Amino acid sequence: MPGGARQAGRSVTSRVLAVLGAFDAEHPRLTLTEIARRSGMALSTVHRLVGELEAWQALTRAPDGRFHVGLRLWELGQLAPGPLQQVARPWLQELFGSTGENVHLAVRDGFEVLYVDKVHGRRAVPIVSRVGGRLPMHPTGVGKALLAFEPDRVVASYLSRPLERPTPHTITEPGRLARELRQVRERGYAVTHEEMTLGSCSAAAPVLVDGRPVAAVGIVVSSRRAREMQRLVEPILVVAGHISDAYRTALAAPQPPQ
Amino acid sequence: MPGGARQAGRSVTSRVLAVLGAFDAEHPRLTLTEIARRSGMALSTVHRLVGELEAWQALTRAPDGRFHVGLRLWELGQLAPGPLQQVARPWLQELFGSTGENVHLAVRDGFEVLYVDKVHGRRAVPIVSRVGGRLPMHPTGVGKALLAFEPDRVVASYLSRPLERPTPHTITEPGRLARELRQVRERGYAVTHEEMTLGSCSAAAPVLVDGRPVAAVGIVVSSRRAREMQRLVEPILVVAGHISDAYRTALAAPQPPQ
DNA sequence: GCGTTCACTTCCGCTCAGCGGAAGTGAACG
DNA sequence: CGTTCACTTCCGCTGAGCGGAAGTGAACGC
Repeated sequence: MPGGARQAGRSVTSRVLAVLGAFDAEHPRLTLTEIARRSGMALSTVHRLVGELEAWQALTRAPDGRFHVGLRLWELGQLAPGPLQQVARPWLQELFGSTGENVHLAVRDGFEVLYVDKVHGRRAVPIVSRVGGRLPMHPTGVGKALLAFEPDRVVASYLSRPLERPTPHTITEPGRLARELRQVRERGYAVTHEEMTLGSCSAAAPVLVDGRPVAAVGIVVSSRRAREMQRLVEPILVVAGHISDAYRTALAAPQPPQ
Repeated sequence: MPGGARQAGRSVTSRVLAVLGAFDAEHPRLTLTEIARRSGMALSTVHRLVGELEAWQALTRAPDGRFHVGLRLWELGQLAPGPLQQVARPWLQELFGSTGENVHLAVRDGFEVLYVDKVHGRRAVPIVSRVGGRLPMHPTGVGKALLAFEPDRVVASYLSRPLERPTPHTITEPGRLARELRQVRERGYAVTHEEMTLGSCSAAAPVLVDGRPVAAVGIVVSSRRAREMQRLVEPILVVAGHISDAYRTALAAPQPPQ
């Protein structure tokens, strides 16, 4: 019965997006059959959609036959973050230069941190953040720094959900985490001790604009060097303050005409 | 006549992509009506498509009612460039650190350079490249560095097309440009003198893998400081060589299992 | 307060673009 | 040579999609 068994009520747009959604950090390269399986669609449907996406360069087919996200989407994505990354980058560079440590910048998206930039050198580091990647808030320095300065209802909402436990050191009891967040707020910066990854500690400070946390700057170091963390706090705070100023200025600037 | 006047032979996928294609660096924020106009579709069609794209966070609606590219596309885009940016970034940092100049990395895409990374400080510089942006090859340092090492048929093809002339100094005569590219190839690096932007000069070197130019590293300085360019060439060449090695190593590494 | 303009937002009859099972193709393997 | 795998192509059927038209809400000027 050709033409039968149509999946009810599903738009083409949602299907196109499901194809794109099949790709993630764990699955950056996929065969047609894998895309079909991951998106839950018939192979021939996927074949049609992927053909058009490839023509537009949203997806690119490598010589081995696998598809990956194409440059066109990367270009388009560069329009997304607004001025934050641009204004923060030079300060991240300075923090990298003055501390010698790898530096990252994250924002809150829902109940996760989303890493929007990273300045790193050639030294191997125990850093699990990936630009464009997401991690939970409560075990990460930047996550704590962001969460601590959110309104109480956001914090309460976050604490009302089950908290995952990446390591045995992760703080998952709501009461204890709430106390931790209050301390972060009082101090102005956050630290973690093997809460996200065994062998890693971090320090982070929020980028505040009008008292609201719009981003956080963080540094991750190996636990073997945990005692060095205290010297990192001040430079992090200084840079976070500079980014706040620069971002506030950028937000207040007149929008480009169009 | 409801249901009439359907635009013939146009797929939904192509329409979705046309909506996304309406956004560019000059038009990063658009109203629904502007998207409709730029994509050449009826307002109600665009309304439907944009609704779904917004739900998926491919587009985000700002408080002023305008749409911009959403974080989800930015995240997806981070999967695109492969290892090049990752392996190059630390070396770009070093070049920035050792020269004090802003540094960018570009690849060839068709007959344009596409900027894939940039390391910049707080000093204002006459640099027109934007990460995710495109420029013509012949008036840019990185463009020349890339083009000079392409096979002859690519060079011939590039030279057979009309060459734009951003400044009076731009080399647009095919013969003259061909000679310039031969010199670039012999020297191993490229320079420009106010060919892309009045007031700006650049130096750039290709990142070669198996003799093929996979990227180029460049620095742009103000023409007032053009005499300093000669001191920049050696560090650029060194870094380009390091990136070549690192990228070759990354390409040769076993692919992550999936 | 009223009329006008602008930017959507909703509605719905009509139809063709899209679906997906089935058949076909090509490459690799034993 | 047969089997398996990963597509690629085909085509009858139908409901998702189209877009003009109508409706809504906000802003503005008189």
